[in-house]
Amino acid sequence: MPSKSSETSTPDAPTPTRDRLIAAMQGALQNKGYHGVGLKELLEVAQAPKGVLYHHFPGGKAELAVASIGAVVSQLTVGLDKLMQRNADVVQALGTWMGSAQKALAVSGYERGCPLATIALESGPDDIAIRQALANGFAAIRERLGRTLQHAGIEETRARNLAALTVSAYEGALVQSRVAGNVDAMQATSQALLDLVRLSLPTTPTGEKP
Amino acid sequence: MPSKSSETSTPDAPTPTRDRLIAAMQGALQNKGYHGVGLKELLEVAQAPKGVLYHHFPGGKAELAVASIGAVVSQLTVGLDKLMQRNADVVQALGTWMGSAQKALAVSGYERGCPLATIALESGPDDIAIRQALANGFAAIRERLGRTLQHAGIEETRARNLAALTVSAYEGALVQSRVAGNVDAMQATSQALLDLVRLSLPTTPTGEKP
DNA sequence: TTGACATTAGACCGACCGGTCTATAGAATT
DNA sequence: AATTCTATAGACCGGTCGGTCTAATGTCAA
Repeated sequence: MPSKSSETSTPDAPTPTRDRLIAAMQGALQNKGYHGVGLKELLEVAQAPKGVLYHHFPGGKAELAVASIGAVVSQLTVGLDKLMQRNADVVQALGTWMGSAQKALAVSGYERGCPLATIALESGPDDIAIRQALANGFAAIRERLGRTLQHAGIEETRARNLAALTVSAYEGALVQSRVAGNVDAMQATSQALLDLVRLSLPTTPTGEKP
Repeated sequence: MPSKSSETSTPDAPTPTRDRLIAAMQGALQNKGYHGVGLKELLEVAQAPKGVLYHHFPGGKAELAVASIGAVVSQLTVGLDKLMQRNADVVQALGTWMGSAQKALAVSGYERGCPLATIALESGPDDIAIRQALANGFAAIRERLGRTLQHAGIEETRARNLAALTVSAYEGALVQSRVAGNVDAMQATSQALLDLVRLSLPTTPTGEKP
């Protein structure tokens, strides 16, 4: 499943409609959630008529959401991978991660959070595909983080737990900072989280406070 | 602002309509979120006609949501207080807290999460009252937890950070476990969290694993 | 009894919801 | 040129949305 849609004629289309739709849904999930956006608004943002949506996504809104979730997860994992291979120090890498999420939230005027969490909480038991995509996404991110922590010398089970805590902290902190309109909760959360990761590393790199 | 509504004639009404409405909204926020429920469903659950909603909550759906948020926060803080004064050991208390949330989620078939997080992510910049209520609520819970941790002998700033991390972990873990349909993420998260709290306590109570 | 007030009850409204359908335009193949 | 297939375009649909409005029904104090 390529992300660049079908390649006809020109190898790189200017901005394929399909991708614009996905981007619009992505943005909407961050701002208002799945049930909070209507197709009308979605299509306005994507500059596309209604027919094109059901052409690319016969399953309608829900299928578009699934595709958007996939795109988000892909972006997240790729970003994490890059970040990890750029920073040798895991603590520093995680700090950068939380920090950039913080900045992104603040820059958007405390509107754009994590698109995954929103639709995760809105989803019902009938939204099977959506939940599956989300579960897979979260698992992939946890697994990525866990492996990195393991490479840093942390025992497997503990690394997995830490990875889960990291993702949880990330999502939970975004929720709190979003409604508060400031980064206090995010800062405090990441501070505490980084402390734990530091303590969990086999060799303490620098300062050791009691 | 009493929680038992106005007292006319009989001191304790059987189940005041107002409270039934709040409870219905509370449940809906857990299951489907603010935009995911319609007034129709809300009123069916509460067994109330439409007029009664706008009588008790002239501000309509949004005002009912604010009231529900208040009720949830009240329940949460009271529960936390009880839990903390029942358990001398903070770690044990937090473990019980996470554990009971886990159980509640599982019992509901992985449908009922935290009502606060859902509407927090759905809310827009215009939902001022809702955001205010949520921000106050989260702050109150953090403050409660932070004080307890401080009483356990943790330095103030660190206690505040830990409290923020705890709330974040709680919310974030619920998100992940909900879509996964299992408690794995919650268990891992709380495991890692409790480890950190244990490490942060001045005197290590029991076993000390590297 | 009468009036005032709180509460319950639901008909009704315009706007918008997600989704279907037919028509057209453009590119690729023959 | 004729055909085929993909993609764009938007009119149209029944249903539901949140919200308003007018009655009816208690339930008190006079």
